[in-house]
Amino acid sequence: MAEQADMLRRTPLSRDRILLAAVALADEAGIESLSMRNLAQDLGVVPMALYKHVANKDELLDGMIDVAVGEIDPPVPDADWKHTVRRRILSARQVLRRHPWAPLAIESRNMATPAILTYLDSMVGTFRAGGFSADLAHHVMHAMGSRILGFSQELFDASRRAGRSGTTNPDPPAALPPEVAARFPHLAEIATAASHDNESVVGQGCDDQFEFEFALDLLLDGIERLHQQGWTSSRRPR
Amino acid sequence: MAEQADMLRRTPLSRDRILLAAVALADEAGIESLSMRNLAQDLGVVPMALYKHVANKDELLDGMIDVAVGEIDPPVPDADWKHTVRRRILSARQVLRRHPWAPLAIESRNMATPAILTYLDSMVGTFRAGGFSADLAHHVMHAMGSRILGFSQELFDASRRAGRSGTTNPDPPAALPPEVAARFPHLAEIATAASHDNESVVGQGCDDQFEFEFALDLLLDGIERLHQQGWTSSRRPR
DNA sequence: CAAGGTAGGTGTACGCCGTACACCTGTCAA
DNA sequence: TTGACAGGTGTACGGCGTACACCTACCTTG
Repeated sequence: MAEQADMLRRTPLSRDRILLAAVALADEAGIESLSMRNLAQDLGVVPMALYKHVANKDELLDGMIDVAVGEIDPPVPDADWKHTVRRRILSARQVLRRHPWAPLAIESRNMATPAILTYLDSMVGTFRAGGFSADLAHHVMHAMGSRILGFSQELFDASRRAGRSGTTNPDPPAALPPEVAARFPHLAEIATAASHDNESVVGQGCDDQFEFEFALDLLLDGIERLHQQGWTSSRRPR
Repeated sequence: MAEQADMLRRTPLSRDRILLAAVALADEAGIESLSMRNLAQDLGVVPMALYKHVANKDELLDGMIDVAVGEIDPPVPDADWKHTVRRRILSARQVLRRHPWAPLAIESRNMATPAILTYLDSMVGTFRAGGFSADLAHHVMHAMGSRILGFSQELFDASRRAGRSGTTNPDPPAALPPEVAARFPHLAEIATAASHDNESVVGQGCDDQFEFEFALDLLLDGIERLHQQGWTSSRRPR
């Protein structure tokens, strides 16, 4: 017993151990039970010890999000973009069901965490490899956004949001910072695709209203088609 | 000045006055500044005074959601269901942009508030009046769900969630309680439409996985169509 | 091998939160 | 006139995130 306690104490705290314990606690007891105090207790440590490894609770949440998003299967190489995207998104869904706190956590944060950017970037890459124009890929990502994962919707607002003023930003180009653009080339590409493609719209990287209506009309047109052809769910395989 | 203070004090606190002040505070200062203490101060009153009109903070949030959702325009009578739904949803979007705290608040709560149920019910009514089968309307509501408003996704899970056990509920029919069904007939109708329509699926009111894939494939098919016909956003009106 | 810097766990304390509970006060019915 | 009651007040409690000073065990370097 003393031996076990000793072993536990000897195992040093680390950012990863904290993140994993936090995910486990949120999975099992719900996100509302995830306090620095409860988490520290689970780790057999005093609350302030955590702060040697994570800056604060928000950073802890960001780390947890990255743990969860990192569990999404990598894309399987496939000639067909549609299969690839479909499998990937279904994998993401399974992950988010394993971690019920994750969708809300993702939506409530800035969502510029590395794992999310990686995920989105490789998704854009799949579309591009499938022959999509950067312009279409841009709108498609917006359309997929909140329906499928609950994020990506406001991704390109991040640069705009950085400028604190509530009014329109005086320096509008809103391109990604270069080091970010280098790490995530597909994202960088589509971030500007929609704006410079006709110069009458001088301002922001993308037009929220247009993106929203694009997705809405896409859904509505599909729904209308189903309606017209008398769709019914009885045509299921089994 | 004493006169004004007197007038302010004389105006009695009421649930509506509290709700409106809470919405205003959340709109202007952000939802994270909405504490019972701050809200009470805005109303020139001591924090505990609020509890004579709202049971607790969660109930306050529910009331705020109803205030916001109540601002969505009523449906305009129109022979075309598509126009009706489109206008309604764009109105909802405007409302949610006026109250940026609302989407997250809605998603983080049980979302069985009266205004939300009314909104959803009348939306279903529009589809049904347009000739949709209850079955199709059911799936369509799921597909619209999170993309358009961020809610309705888990609506029909409410009854399932009421049974606390994490495993499958022993009494599966999961129909709406009769008094709810009476108030929201269209919702009641589609809640059971998908389940009893072939009896091989004995259990729950609807199949989450199927709903998700339905929406996903709807999107993907539409996207594929755009892709094949070389869609570009340059075809915009102005 | 001695010295001392440093990484990392500890203890205390502060200000904020939601809210339970006892209390007071003005109004109105009987 | 009385007394019930609706509604605002004051105090207090436990929980939260976390600043800050401390302590301690190890590792580097002469």
